[in-house]
Amino acid sequence: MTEHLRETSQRRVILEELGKLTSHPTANEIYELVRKRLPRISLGTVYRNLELLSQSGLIQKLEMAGTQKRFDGTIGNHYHIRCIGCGRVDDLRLPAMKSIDEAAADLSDYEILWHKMEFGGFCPDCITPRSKRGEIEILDIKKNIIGRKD
Amino acid sequence: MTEHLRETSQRRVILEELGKLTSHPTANEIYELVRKRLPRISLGTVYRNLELLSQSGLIQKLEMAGTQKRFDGTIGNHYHIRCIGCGRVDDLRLPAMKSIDEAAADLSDYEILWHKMEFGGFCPDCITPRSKRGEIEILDIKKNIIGRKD
DNA sequence: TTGATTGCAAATTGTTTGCACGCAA
DNA sequence: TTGCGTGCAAACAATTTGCAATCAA
Repeated sequence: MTEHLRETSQRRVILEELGKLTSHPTANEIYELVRKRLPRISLGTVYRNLELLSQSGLIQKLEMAGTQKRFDGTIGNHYHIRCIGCGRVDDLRLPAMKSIDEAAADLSDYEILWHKMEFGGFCPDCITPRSKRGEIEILDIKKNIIGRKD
Repeated sequence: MTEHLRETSQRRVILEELGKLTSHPTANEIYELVRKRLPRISLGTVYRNLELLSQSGLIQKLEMAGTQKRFDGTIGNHYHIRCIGCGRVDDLRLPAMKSIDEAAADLSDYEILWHKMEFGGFCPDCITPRSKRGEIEILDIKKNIIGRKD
């Protein structure tokens, strides 16, 4: 496995930019940010580093709802909340509940190691404008309650 | 939006095959099953129907960890558990807790509509063989606790 | 009859990889 | 000096889409 990561400028700037954010950007968003400081960096390098950094525990890779992966500069157990309106993802300051794992273990034959939870709803910026647009958005909401959306 | 879905043989067979399973197949797995009965069906049709069916609430689209979407023939609130060993996904018979949404709402500015939860661990088939293989698997587990894996 | 649905193939999107060169240790 | 890391471009995998033909209502 990975021995030790070298400190390259690309790696450092990726970590720095990610550390500045409280949001959970996609690989491409990180690429755009880093590119302002290192114009010659490639998207492939960003992907490779995000993967390595999350493997070594320095950042967190989120692969919950939605098609794109997102990355989290802060590690540790916490839940996430995604805005149905604009797609942004925030941390939820609800501490992860280990007892849930035990409750789940009692109900299944699995050896349970972790759980993750994601909430969906409208962020402050999207609550008002959305609800004014009517019909179509209502359907979107229903879609999200019943099934899942994108 | 969708008025009413016509009953085509493709649609019906997709629903039937999905209804037979307790697992949560990927679009491609469904395609392979349906193809046995309708050899000329195309993968695109399967994708289009899974999307429409989940929008109309007849099935459920799962987009949690991992890169591929999976589909669930049974609707209603329940959680899922994914095997780290073989990737299979089962239902967990733990009823969805609405109170969690309220607890989360108190902690954020979001208007919260739903939450979903996924558990990770080893299924009965993977517990023993996995733990015997040692080292590499241990790293995999750590990876899953700290960050996330694939 | 007519618009929803299909099969097919091409296009998109997000991500990964091979390779030769460059640079941290 | 070594072999990890990089930029670049091509390859991939999953999913979506345009289009003309087909079929359910």
